[in-house]
Amino acid sequence: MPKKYHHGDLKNALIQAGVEILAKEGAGGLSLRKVAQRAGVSHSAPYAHFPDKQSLIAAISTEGFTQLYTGLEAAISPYSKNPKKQLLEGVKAYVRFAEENTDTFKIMFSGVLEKEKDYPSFVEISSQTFKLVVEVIQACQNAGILPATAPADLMAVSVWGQIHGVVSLALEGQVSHTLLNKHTIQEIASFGLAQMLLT
Amino acid sequence: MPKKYHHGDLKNALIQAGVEILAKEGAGGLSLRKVAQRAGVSHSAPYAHFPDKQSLIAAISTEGFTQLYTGLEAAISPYSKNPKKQLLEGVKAYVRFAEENTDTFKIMFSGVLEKEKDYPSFVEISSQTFKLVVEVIQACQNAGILPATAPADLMAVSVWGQIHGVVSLALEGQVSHTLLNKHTIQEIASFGLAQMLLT
DNA sequence: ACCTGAACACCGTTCAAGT
DNA sequence: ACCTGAACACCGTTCAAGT
Repeated sequence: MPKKYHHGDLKNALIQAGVEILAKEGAGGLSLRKVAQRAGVSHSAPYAHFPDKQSLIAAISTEGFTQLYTGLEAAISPYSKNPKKQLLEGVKAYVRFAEENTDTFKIMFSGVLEKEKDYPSFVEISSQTFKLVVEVIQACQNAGILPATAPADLMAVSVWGQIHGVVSLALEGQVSHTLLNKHTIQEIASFGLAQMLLT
Repeated sequence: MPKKYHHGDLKNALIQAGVEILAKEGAGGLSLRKVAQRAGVSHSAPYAHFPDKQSLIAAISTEGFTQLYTGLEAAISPYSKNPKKQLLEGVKAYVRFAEENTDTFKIMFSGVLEKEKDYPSFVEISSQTFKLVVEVIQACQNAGILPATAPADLMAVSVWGQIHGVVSLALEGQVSHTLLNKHTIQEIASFGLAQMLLT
C-alpha cells in the first residue's frame, strides 16, 4: 500500500505537533525531540525537513501569521464600504487571535525567532499582513475617520502598535488586576484606538 | 583576609554576568552554566543563591525594571510643572531604555519569565513603574492635555501600550525598512502618542 | 553559609546506516 | 527521498562532600 513511508506529510505533522506542544506547555516546553516523539518519529527525523530548531519555529510562526491574516481578511471583507467597521472588526479579530492562540502569538512576536529575514515565507506573510492593515488605515483616512496628517504606513504602525502593545502587556500580566476586572482586553484595546479616531 | 570565600557578592555578580551574556548572545545564549563560568564559579554554585534558572531571569528582569524606573524618574522629575513635557520626556526615556538594553527589555516583556507573580520584588517594581505612568497621565488629564473620558489607569494602559507596541514591533523587525529609513523609533512612537493628545 | 564535582535526565545536532 | 540509532557537546538540577 502507498503509505509513503510514514503518513506522507511529516513536515506539516511536525508543525502541528509543535503548535500543540506550544499550547500545552508554552515556549519553554517546545523541544525538537518532543515534537518528533509527538509526531511518532525518531528524534532525528525532523532534520530531513528542517535544518534546525529555528526553522521549525519559523514554520510555526509562518503558520500563525497565515492564520492571523486569514482571520483579519474574514473580519474585514464583509465591510468593504465601511472603513470604520473594518477597523473595529479587524481589531477584534487581532485580539481574538492573540487570546485564542496565546503561545503562538507570543512566539510570533517575542523574539524567539532570531533571524526572521532568513525565512522568506515568514517575511512574505508578515509583510502581506501589514499591507492589509495599511489598506484599512488608508480607507479610514480617505473617509475622514483617521487624520491624514501622516502617510498611511506611519499611521498603520501607530494603530497596529497601539493594539499590539495593549495585547502584549495584557498577555504578560502587566495590566493590573483591577483594570482587567472592569474591562476585557478587547475593550481596553478598543478604547486606546478610539482616542486616535476622528469620529 | 576577609575575602568572604569569594568576591563577597556572588548573587549580584551572577545577575551582572547574566545581563552581559544577554547583551552579547541574546536570550537564546543565556544558560546558568555560562553565567556561572563568567562569574568564575562552578556550574552548581548559582544554586546557593537562586533556586532555579527562572529565578535568575526574574532577578535580571527586576534589575531591568529598576533601571527603567530610575530612568523614567530622572526624565520626568525636572518637569513637575509641565505634564506634557513629562509625558514626552518619559516616552523618550522608555524608548531609549529599550534601544540601549534591547535584550533585557525583551526578557522583561517577552514571556520568558513564566510565573512573574512568584517573584515579589519583580511585581513590586513593575507595579511601581506603572504607578509612575498613571501619575503622569493623571497630571496630563488635569491639565487638559489628555481627555478625561476615562480613569487615569485605563488611559495609562492605552498610552503605555501605544509606546510599548511600537517599540516591540520595531525591535522584532516588524516595522518596514522603508519606514525606519524615514523615521527613528522615537519619532514613530511619539507620532502615535501625538494622535492621542488634545493639545 | 558558600562552594565543588560527580551524576542524571534532557536537549540540539551530526552522521553512518538502513529502506 | 525519508527515516533510525548511536554519538557528542551542552544544559538544568540534585546531592554528597568539602571549607
